[in-house]
Amino acid sequence: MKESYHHGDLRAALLEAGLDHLNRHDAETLSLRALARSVGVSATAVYRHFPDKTALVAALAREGLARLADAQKKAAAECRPSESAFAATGRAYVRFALENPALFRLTFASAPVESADEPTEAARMLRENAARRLPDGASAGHVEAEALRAWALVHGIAMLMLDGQIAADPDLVEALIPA
Amino acid sequence: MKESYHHGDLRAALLEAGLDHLNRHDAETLSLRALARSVGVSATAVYRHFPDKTALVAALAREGLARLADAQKKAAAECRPSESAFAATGRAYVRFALENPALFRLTFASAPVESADEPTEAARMLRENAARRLPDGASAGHVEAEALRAWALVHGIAMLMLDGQIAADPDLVEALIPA
DNA sequence: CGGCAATGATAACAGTGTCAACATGAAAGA
DNA sequence: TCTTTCATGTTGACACTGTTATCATTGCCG
Repeated sequence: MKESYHHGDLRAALLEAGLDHLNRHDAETLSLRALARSVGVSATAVYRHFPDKTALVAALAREGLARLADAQKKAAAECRPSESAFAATGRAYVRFALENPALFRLTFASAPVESADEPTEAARMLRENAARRLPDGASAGHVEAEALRAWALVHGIAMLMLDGQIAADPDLVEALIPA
Repeated sequence: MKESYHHGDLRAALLEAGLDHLNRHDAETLSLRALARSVGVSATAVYRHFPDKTALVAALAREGLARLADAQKKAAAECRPSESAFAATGRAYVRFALENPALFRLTFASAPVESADEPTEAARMLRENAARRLPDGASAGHVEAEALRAWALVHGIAMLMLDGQIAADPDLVEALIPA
């Protein structure tokens, strides 16, 4: 298994190293050179796969978003019919943030989640659940507002906990996200 | 008005320059050297007033927090008795974030707001308003949870708008923060 | 007036993102 | 099979950053 001049799949290796870094350190200490070093490649090789640092960060953000969506979908699927799927996905959102603080931050500090034309799977689920909480025949505007409020609530809880403003306590998460 | 060797009040000048920078650019581009340059002083003079960059940033965060509290207090004072003071302070919170995006972010990304022993003025107001929304004799825990939910809601709205996840539209703010 | 502490300046170091120029090698065309 | 091409890596350099050690100036206090 000789070290060959060409890496094979440097792009994927860099992203993996980036995610690995975010598991243990925060996003500000993420350095292209360090990433390249950890993968065993020169600093500038990165530029064959990403135009600049923000592009690499954006790719990490996409991965973070995908993982968050996965966590939510899984939570909704595993939730017993006796409890609200809405609350379950909301709690999963906060739990993901607490378990992946750096990645979560980077995901949202980076780029808009929803490309305006094509709504995300997660966004669709969100609206459905919001509609279910309102009286039948609620206007689309009301549904949208309810959905955004729910999103903002869990996002705010996550952020305030990550920033140390309120205790990052799973029990508190339960208490704050109503069934 | 000769340029003297000693500056007079370099610390204040640096903070002012920092706030000025945050008015037009984001926090990642905030550089000690650039700040020093803009004030007309050598790069290392900063270290006579702040042990390191994070200390300067923390000072900026304190200022940001104070301004946010001011904006909220003013909003509560100017709010007509016909409308909820709670909603008014919440909307002021989001408005402040939209008007001072970089400062707002830095304020919360930096250090915990509330030193656990001594509750902030803003925190006290928050709890009062939360209690007013609950039936009389609600438990302290319920009041606390209601207060945190309200904070998280406005904080989430602010963050999602700053991150471009939802439209940074003042009308939407009105719609999302219930009276 | 003399000295001291506060406050400044210079020089240097390690580290960063990024560009230009050059090197390698895998795959495609002859 | 030989050759050429082009994606991929490398080296070297530049401007910038935070930070430290060392030296310079000066306002204030006795």
